[in-house]
Amino acid sequence: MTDSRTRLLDAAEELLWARGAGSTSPRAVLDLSGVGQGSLYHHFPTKTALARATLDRVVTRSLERATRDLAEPGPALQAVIAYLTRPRDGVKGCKIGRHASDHFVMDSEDLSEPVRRYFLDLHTAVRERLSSARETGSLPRGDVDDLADTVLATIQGGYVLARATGDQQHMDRAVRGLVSLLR
Amino acid sequence: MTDSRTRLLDAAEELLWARGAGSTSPRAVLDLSGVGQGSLYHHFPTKTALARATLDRVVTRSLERATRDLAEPGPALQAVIAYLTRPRDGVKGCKIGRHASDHFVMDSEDLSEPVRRYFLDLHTAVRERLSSARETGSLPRGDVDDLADTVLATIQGGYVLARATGDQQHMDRAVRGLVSLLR
DNA sequence: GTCTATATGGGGATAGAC
DNA sequence: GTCTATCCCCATATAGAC
Repeated sequence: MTDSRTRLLDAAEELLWARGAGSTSPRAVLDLSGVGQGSLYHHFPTKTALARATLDRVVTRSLERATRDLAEPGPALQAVIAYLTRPRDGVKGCKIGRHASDHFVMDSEDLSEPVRRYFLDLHTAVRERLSSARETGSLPRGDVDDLADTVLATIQGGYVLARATGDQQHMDRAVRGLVSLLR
Repeated sequence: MTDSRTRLLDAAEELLWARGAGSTSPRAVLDLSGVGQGSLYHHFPTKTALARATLDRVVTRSLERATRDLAEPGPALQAVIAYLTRPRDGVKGCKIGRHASDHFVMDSEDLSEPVRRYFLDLHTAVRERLSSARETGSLPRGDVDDLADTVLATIQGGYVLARATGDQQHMDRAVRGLVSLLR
């Protein structure tokens, strides 16, 4: 059986994704993980400490996956488009971006740090690849720093639209629209 | 002096914007509005009723402003770009989009309805104007339904990036990148 | 319509035994 | 390391007087 610490992190990740950090009670994490009260406070002294460990794990994994996707061999613009069009469940939302409007996360220096780092690192990774595309002349127009944020914003905004309307279509359309402009 | 009901709505709007509905207590609304406990529950039977009235008011105002901006005389693409580049405080976030990740709002049929309506109506308004641009040949490429969501997603994603990084620049860049592709 | 007083439940821990 | 018991505070109202 998995150890308590890991089961706590797995449960917390699930709940932070579904309800956000502010609205997730330690009790809910206990119930979902099947771990006892004493264990939680043994491994994580506070709710904030648990949230921080959970965010660190998800940010690390997400950045690894994104940088891997963006480093795919082949034409640079093609790699960016592949990253952009990767299947995403818009209605469930972004495991990291959703915290941007959670005051429990953003009002804490400790908790907002991994969120900020995620987007800054992602911006750099996308911009690098767009720069390569620019060099080979395959990128239509616009500053690569600007376009990197347009790519990230389309994904994050796609999540917002899909969640707000309850309809994945709006995220798919947003991405398709940007791809048609990029090609 | 303004009547209690209006002062309650003004205070609630401010707090829902800054902290979201789930994290805003009736008590906080009382304190900010300066109104007494009895008054709140006289005008609004529950926290949900107060949130609904607040959302309705902000959605109505926002849609009025957006449709007015999008209906500006002159070239259609120019009106869409003007709407896209209108000054927005990214770090404060979108008064409506922020609720897409608030489970108190989205788990309630009553509260999610105005949020959904906002984005659906906005989508229609942007698409209409993009269709006009397409007819005059000023729109480069891509399906207008797709591009309408790309426009909305760039704005909403811009808010997410600005809040997550604490830096307005990321929102400005995202918008500028899209504008450079649209022209 | 507005006030103060009171009630109930859950959130976020702490204590101390095993 | 893990368990059960307990604690205090605040969120969300409800009651009834003025």
